[in-house]
Amino acid sequence: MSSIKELARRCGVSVATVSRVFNTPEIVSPGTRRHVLDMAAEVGYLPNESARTLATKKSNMVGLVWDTDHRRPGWRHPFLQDILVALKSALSAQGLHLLMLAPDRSAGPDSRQRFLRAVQRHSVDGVVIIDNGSRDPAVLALVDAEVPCVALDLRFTGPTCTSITSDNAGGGRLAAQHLIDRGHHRIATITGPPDTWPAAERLAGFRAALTEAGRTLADADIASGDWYLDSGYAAMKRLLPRSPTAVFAAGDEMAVGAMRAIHEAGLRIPADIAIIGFDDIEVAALVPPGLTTVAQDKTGIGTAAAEAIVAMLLGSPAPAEPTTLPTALITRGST
Amino acid sequence: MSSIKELARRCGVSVATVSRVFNTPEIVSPGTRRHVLDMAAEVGYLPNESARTLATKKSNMVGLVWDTDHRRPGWRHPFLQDILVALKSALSAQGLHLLMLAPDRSAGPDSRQRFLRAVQRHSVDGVVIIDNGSRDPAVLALVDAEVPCVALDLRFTGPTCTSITSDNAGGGRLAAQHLIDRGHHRIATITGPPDTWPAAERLAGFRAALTEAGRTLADADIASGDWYLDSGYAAMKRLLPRSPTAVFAAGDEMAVGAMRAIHEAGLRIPADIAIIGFDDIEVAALVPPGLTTVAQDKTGIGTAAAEAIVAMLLGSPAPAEPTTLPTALITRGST
DNA sequence: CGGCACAATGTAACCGGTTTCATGAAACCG
DNA sequence: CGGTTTCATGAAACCGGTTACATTGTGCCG
Repeated sequence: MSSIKELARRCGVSVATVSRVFNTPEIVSPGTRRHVLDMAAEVGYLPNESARTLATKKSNMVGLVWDTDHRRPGWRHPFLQDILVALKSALSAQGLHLLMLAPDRSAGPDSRQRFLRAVQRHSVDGVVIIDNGSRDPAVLALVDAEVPCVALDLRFTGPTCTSITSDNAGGGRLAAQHLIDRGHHRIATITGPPDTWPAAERLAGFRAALTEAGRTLADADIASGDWYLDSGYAAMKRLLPRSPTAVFAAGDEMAVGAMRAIHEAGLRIPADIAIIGFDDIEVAALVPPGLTTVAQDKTGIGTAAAEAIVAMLLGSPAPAEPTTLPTALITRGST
Repeated sequence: MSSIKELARRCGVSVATVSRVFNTPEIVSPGTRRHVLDMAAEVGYLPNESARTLATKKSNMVGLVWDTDHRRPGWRHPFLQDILVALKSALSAQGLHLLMLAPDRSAGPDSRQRFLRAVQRHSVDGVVIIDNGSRDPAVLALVDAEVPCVALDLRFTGPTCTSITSDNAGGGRLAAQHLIDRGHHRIATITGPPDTWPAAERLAGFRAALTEAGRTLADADIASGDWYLDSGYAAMKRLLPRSPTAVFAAGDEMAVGAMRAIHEAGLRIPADIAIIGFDDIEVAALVPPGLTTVAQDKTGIGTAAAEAIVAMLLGSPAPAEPTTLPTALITRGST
């Protein structure tokens, strides 16, 4: 692998000129430019990114902060893959690489610095944060250090930090309106962890739409889960004694768990109980009779995250308000 | 952020000594070592990885080659996320970062060099390849260039290249044996793309077990799909006229599609047709009556890939034979 | 006590780029 | 035609580490 010096020598020019050919081609004469480019292709010259990063402090890498340590409540969710693929594709299109950061252990495995240190050591240009609402101090350290951040489904604010989210409140309204339209009166809901932003928003939207329609949502008609299937099953068991005719589960996984509880109780969907979920993960379409749900635009989220980080890297200020993507009602057999 | 020079100055030692404190601590006297470490903690010194990479040509980064470009048949599969999480966790535990490589576009978007160039520019130590059996020439370029490679479900050989796979043939046998045990005689199968290694192995194992049991698998009882749901549906439609009593679908997604076709034909599962899948993705447990399937150890695959690449980075030769992980029969309602 | 091995440290070259500043030649101006 | 811009390029410092080699000060040996 030839270096810039080697290439410069073969072209009979200085390294500065070669460097210019690749970085500011407009200021080098067409003749030399051609010559250098041809020779570069011939010898297979590739600029060394480490050297470039060292000199410029820009790495063309976006960090992904996603703590998959099994001791921590790292977020695993079936739709993350869709987001990740979209994110990676959109970044690739800009020539940016996505670095899945290993937490830095030099200050201890639980250090508040574990992400920040990794980011700084690698001169990562910005980060995308996938977290489950746990407000990990190590994530906050990034915000405090003013690393350009884009958080998914997490409300962070700071001069260099913005977030991307679905219109959770609007989705909650969509769900409520749909159940109202279907003529339901005894309506219950299974929410996510109450202290997480998406869960709170979905519930707020849902409740607001019910209120506007002149109904109220009793506390006893609210059960909460942890997004995952088993918690939906358990929550539904708690709700069954209230004999609702319709349930809004704030996540599809929980909805599927709830459906199981409903079946086990000998009730039919949607005849005895209608159910609507949120997310539109793959199983929603597959589990009979098909789960009506509020779809999130997963690809849109990934793409928006990429756009947001790219904009910040180009110098735009971080939008103070979250970028909100529309949700859509997908009607299937469960309502 | 302080540099090594700064730290050396404050400690009253040379940069070489500081460097040794972090790289070969055993050859520096305990006194200075302590002093340097204390001072490093005090000023928040972090070694710059780009500089280190530049000097050593080791980056502590493993590349992930996974072409998600929508124009290409990049592999998307529900279980990839599990593999990815396991891979990332296992690498993180070794202090290695996972770099999702953006294809290098400097030689054109379809260049055979697009991954290799990215790998070389970033001095990536090794790569993990996720591909769908398409034998992309750009992937082969990595093998040819003798980059340390670990391929998932892809049979590559080379002095620096090994692969990780489930025991697909064994899994195929498991499926056949299970159907035989259940007393089925009219058995059909839906395979993956015939030119892919996992599909071929699963079919081979399946057929072998049938043969050993004194049965044959007629060509007309074999339909192939592309792993995804719709193709399973279509394949099953083709098989229905053969009125099989049991079907082995070489992937769960296709199995779910097949189940749909079976239902639409007014047949019951498992009473009229039993079906067994492969993979054990999340939906398998959720789609009624529960899909019996041959489970792959997704976490094991990710972990094994990490171990394999780590071993190669430490100097071990690439195992010529693939690392094969056991599969397991998961019995549910569909058989 | 001279010579030697060894442990601890320093000096300086090097990794491969970017960028500031200087330089020389050509173009432009009155 | 002399002086000033402008353009293309080169020289050299710099980014922040690693490491081969040189240097120094011990302790040990015969």
